[in-house]
Amino acid sequence: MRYRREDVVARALRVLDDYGLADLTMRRLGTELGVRPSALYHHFANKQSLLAAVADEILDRAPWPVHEEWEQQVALVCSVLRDSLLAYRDGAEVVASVWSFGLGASRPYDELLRALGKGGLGDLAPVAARTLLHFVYGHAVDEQTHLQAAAVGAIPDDVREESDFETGLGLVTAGIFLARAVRSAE
Amino acid sequence: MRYRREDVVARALRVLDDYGLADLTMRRLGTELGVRPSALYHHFANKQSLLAAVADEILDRAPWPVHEEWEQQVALVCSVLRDSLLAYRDGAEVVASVWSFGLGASRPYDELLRALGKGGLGDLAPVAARTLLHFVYGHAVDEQTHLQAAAVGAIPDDVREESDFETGLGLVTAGIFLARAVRSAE
DNA sequence: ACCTGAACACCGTTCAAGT
DNA sequence: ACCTGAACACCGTTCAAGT
Repeated sequence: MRYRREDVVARALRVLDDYGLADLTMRRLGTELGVRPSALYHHFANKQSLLAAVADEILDRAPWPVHEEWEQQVALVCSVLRDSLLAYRDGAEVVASVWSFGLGASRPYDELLRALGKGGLGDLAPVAARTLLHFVYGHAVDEQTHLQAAAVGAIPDDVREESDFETGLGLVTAGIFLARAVRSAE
Repeated sequence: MRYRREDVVARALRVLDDYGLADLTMRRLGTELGVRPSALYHHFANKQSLLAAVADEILDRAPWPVHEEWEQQVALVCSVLRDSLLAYRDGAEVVASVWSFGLGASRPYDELLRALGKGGLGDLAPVAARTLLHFVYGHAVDEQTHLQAAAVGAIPDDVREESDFETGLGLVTAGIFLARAVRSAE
């Protein structure tokens, strides 16, 4: 009945996926592990750190792409990220907030930065990367929220036809690719 | 000592701005009004409804622009929205989550939809509007979070040079304007 | 190193009852 | 219509003490 940090993270991710973020409490997780809530503070300084580890675990399991044309690499990273977020209940919200608070979840940013750097975006790369992340996180949180609301029946199961993710992503990447073309023409 | 719904909303907005979202609790708000927490449930069904009203109040106070070229109108709506979110502590998070949960805060979406419709975006308008909102909300939440963290001293007061909001917005709008041009050329 | 026991200072929400 | 009083079922976190 003794756990290591990684055991706790794995269990937390299961609780998240099974019951949602609202039910991922220190007390609930303790119960799930057969341990007092205070025991968790031996492994994590606080709940935020736990959530940061959960976010990183989600991202570590993602099949990050390689060896592509940089434009495709950018789009692929975004798609892989989205799929990873949607693979766990409330995954988008957890990862987005950990990243926003600067507590971790930096892998997607790094991936985008590399791809954009390869494309010669120069000092525009950081803004472009963050803009892409804002879109992906925002879209994924929205989609996951509505899926959840529809599942509970709180909302008329709207058939937002087959996800407009690719369309929206296309708009953002078009702007970025255009900026690069303009920049290299100067 | 008797309040109407709007009095409660106004006070809630003040508590939010003065102490932040984490301290905007039903109990705290009750104390602030000199009233038991249970009294608030006469005015609002639950805390989410209260927050929805607060979000709408923030947006109602915004100076929504009119009479511009549609491209400028789109950019202006985004800038006005951003300023409104940053005008109150944790304003971005409150408005973004209310909108995401479908409980209100729909004014910005309506404004963008109208401007984009004027521009002839056709059935691309809804995706474009949501994409813009994802950017604005994501960027504002980020900025507000980092401002807060820097104020508390939790983070090295990073001088993210004069906000890259306009640059990022430029990337997204460029993609949208390009899509419209391509579409009208077909 | 990892956990228990017990406490502290909170939450949102409900509901009968008051004026 | 608006509020009180009292309760229910929870939170995150700390800390001395155990093994």
